[in-house]
Amino acid sequence: MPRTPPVKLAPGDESRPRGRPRDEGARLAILRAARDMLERGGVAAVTMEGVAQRAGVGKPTVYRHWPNALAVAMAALLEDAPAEAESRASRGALPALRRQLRQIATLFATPMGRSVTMMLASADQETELSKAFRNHFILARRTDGKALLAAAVADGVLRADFDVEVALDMIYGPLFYRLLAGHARLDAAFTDALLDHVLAGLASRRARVAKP
Amino acid sequence: MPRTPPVKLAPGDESRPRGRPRDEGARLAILRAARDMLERGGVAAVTMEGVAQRAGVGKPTVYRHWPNALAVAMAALLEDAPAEAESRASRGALPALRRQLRQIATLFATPMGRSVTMMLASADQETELSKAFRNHFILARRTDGKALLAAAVADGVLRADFDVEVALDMIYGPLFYRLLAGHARLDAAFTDALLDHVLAGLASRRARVAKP
Amino acid sequence: MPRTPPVKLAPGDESRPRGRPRDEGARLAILRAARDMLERGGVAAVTMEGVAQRAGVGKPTVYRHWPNALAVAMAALLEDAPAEAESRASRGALPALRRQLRQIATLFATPMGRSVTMMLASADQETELSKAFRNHFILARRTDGKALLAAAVADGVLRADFDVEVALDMIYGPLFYRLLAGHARLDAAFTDALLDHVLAGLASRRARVAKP
Amino acid sequence: MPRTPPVKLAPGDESRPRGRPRDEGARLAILRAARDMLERGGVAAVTMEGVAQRAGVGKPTVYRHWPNALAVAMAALLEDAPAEAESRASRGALPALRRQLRQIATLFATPMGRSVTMMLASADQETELSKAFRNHFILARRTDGKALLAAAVADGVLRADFDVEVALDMIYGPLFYRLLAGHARLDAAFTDALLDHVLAGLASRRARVAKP
DNA sequence: ATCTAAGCGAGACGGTACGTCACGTCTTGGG
DNA sequence: CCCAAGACGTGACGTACCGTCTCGCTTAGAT
Repeated sequence: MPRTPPVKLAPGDESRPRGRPRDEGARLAILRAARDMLERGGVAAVTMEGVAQRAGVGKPTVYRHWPNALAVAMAALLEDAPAEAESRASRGALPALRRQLRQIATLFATPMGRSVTMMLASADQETELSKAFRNHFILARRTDGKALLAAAVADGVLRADFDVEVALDMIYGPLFYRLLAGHARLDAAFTDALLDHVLAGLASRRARVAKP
Repeated sequence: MPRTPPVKLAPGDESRPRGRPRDEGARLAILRAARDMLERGGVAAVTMEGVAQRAGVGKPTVYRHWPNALAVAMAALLEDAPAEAESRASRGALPALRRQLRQIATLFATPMGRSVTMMLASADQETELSKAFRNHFILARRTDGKALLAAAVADGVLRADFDVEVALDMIYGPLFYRLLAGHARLDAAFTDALLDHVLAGLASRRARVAKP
Repeated sequence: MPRTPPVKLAPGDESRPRGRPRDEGARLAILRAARDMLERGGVAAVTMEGVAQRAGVGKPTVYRHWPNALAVAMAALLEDAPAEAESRASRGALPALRRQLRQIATLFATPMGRSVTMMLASADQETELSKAFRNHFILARRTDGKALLAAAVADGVLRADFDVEVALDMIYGPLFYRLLAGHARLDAAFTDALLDHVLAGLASRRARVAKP
Repeated sequence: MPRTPPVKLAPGDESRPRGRPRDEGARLAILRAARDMLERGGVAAVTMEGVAQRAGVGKPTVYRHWPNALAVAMAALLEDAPAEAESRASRGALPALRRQLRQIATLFATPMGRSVTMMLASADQETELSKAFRNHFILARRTDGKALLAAAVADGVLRADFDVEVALDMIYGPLFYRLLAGHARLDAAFTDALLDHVLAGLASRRARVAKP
């Protein structure tokens, strides 16, 4: 069974596959259909059968690209979200971080937030696609944040003797926590307060953390 | 169709229900079966059909008690977990908090941790049972933690001018975050480091936070 | 299990049953409900559960009176149909027979005709109630017809050397046949033609059979 | 959902159906299983679930071919019964008719007779399959009988001025009548007597009807 | 005036079958 | 060798009734 993942391989090993090549149009139609079904109904609504029919595609074609419905859903979200990095903007690293958190909160407050969470909770841990998905929706943001924290340290705004990984967990973890537990709102006011509290423990003795 | 959840209501409205009363034995058999199936196979293994058969019970009986398989699984975990509160032990509130976090990490590192997370992610938001489940597995612990933080403040170990809710989010959120993202281990070393970092921002000027 | 049929037994063995007597109102309510459900939906619509609910009666009460849904349906029809005998009217036996056939055809052309047929086909052969039902809807009419034929013979309108049972089968059988096969209409024109053909073979040499 | 019945349509509209063709083996296995279950237990024993299991076939496959259990049972009987026409044998049409009636009586006296009757009584009137069933078990025989009557008329054994349809009803109707009412045996002696009585009214003036 | 047996409504119980949905695999003809 | 279409065996879904049972409450004849 070829069952090749859609991940582009190195150009060198393109062994000139014989027969009819995959139809890129089919792949896009599938992803589009999955995206639609995600929006109504959430993850549970993304079924192989429904996707195939709505995409005007045979079921085996879907299976040729992805092994199950969850994978299709994840691929659809991956394809769809551009993941624009938060560049270190005009007034320093920490305001940029603040903006990023607000942005994540806005995204996660939508139904799509719950979908993403559910996919993360459901996904097989070690699949290539699962890793890509986690990377895209969690680690990429986290990596951005890491860079921003490092910049703040370099600027002398934060002290240097803390565990960056733990600090990042303190910053991003509460977002998922509120999403799962639903005990309080997930909005900009919260992310601002959160960031203030986190940074309070990290501030260098020379500097106070600026609030916007 | 009453389809009453087994949740005890207020004692005042006990209007002596008519007809044959529910069979407590059936209820327990169902929950036991669900618990067994949860341990192998996780949430996906808990099917109404399988539970009914394994419990030696008719399918409609299961539906009389819970509306779907997820609810049965949640009820099984709820019934099963004792939720022993972490009492404020001999040497102060913060060591107790530290112990609680380690305990949660131990629990969440098991397959059951992923099951709980998946249930939280999947659950309908406003069901009575969903709320009970979230309350049991998240808020109860959080409430304990809140009391411990308050005690630490009263002892003068922590300062008083921080947002308790946000602090609690910073403490418990990262646990779920690591569980979902899987970017790093979820063990005692982590929870210790986490607590240190959180408390670093909350310590009163008079006291240093004790590390074990 | 007493499970006494509602059939009145001989007065002599009335052993003065102890305890609360059966509620005649419940019995009537059940039959009324069954009658209603028969009219919509036919025999298949008469379910024990539905009857009990619609009659405002407990299921065991229904089972106390009749052993299954078919029995209830049959009892409902039995109770309901008065089975007025066709008396030998003014102008002789054969016109009376002709009227009876028309009347039967009218009844059987309704949905109730199919219900009766289906009950006859489904009924356990040897139940007391089944016999009563068959007797009521088939044999009673047949007995009337037998008397009318005998009268016609006595009048000299029909000859005497034929098998009455076979003749009766020839008269009534085709009604059910058309009902089952549906190959042609079941109306007065048909019953008239049918009777003419039957009587053609039975006419005495002296008399011609009168047509209306 | 095409849910096409297996009835062959006109050859012109064979638009070469796309997709995997129906598995003839599955169809036969289903019908065989249904036939087995009919023999024990009668119509009520033919359940979709049982048929599927016994045929080693998925339930949806059964539903793809037939919409309900009754239809499967009818199809099974249809497939199974050869419906050999009673040819006009050596000694004339009326002896052949007599033989046909005896044969039908023999068939109907078995449990299968009651099954057929019950199916006829239960069937939706206007389904394609219902019509085919009625045609096979009733009208085909009736058509044979019609030809035999016509032959007898041509031979001058019967007179020509009677209503053939009514005569046929008189011949076949009583069989179903006795089956439903159960008031008398359904055997060769009866069918012989019946035929004699019917033909007595139809005999031409020149000829007497021969008895075997 | 109780006692007590049976009927009453309600409704839960273990079952069986229903008819549907989606799964993941396969087998067609055609490009 | 891919494509669409769609049938296949599997298995779970949630529902409808089945016929039995256990409740607490009449009801009314027997004590």
